[in-house]
Amino acid sequence: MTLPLPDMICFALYSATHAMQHVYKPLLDDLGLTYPQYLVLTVLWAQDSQTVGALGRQVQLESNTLTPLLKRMEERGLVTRARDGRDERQVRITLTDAGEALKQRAAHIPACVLEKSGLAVDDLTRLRDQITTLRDHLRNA
Amino acid sequence: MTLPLPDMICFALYSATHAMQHVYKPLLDDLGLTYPQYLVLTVLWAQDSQTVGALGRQVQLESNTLTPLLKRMEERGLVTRARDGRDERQVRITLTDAGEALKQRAAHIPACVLEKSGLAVDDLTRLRDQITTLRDHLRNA
DNA sequence: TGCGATTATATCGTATGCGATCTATCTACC
DNA sequence: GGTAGATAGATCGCATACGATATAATCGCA
Repeated sequence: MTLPLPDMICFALYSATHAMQHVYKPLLDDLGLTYPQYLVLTVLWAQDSQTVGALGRQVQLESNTLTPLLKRMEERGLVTRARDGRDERQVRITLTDAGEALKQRAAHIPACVLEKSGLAVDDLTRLRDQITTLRDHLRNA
Repeated sequence: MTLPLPDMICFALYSATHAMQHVYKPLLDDLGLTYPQYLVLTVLWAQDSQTVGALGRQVQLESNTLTPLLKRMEERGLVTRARDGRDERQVRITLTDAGEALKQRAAHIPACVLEKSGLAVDDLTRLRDQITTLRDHLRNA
């Protein structure tokens, strides 16, 4: 049993993810952000000052990916990285004013992407929930 | 307007793609393949001896990604790379016996992934088509 | 027929992802 | 209170992705 590529759900996800990032690219270039950096900022905009581990659980990345990424964000002056006083093992990531300010400049992005998706909000929401369900099944399998 | 991460369709795709690759990982490790290498082989198993460009159009990757990937596959003895006699610009990728033989050893993978997805074939097919539709909208936007 | 434009790969630089391993810190339990 | 085990990040190595650019071969058209 060897499925052709267009029939494979994994390839649908794979290629759709790339197409999505391609849509985000020009929008994020304006802000000097990469896509995973934007995901991290999204988490911090909702709740500032989180540990590397807490960020990782939300964006689903580990320290091997996050540490260099966060260092680059620190170099760009978007966040600060500081060991937690109570538990020196933890590193707390906090938005700078510049990082906080990007929230406004990124506010138009969701509407842009929605429009380019060519789908109605309801359809997109339903699709998102199905994809999330699939993801959770795969994770627990 | 700043959506929380779990509400973002882009993140659903992003994290589901990673979860999917995580499921494939142990299956592909047995064959000594990476995920994109497996995608390329899938294309070649359906139709052998294709140019880099033709492969790229199907797996949605360009020569900057494919050339090094195909060189690694050549080093492992899975494919050969040879300039086309009629058009010396083109490089034709052809399965070796070892590359062809992997088709059998990979035959069980689709069923494994289907099982771990926790969904019925019909649901998965419907979901795949919706994701593909979204991808095509994004691409043409 | 010759030469600029086009096409097919290749190369380079940067940023992910991720398995494996290392280090520093903390916690439990004796 | 001291040490084994657990925990949080960091580091390393390798393989993608991809924009920008380079190079070689082919094509189109005056």
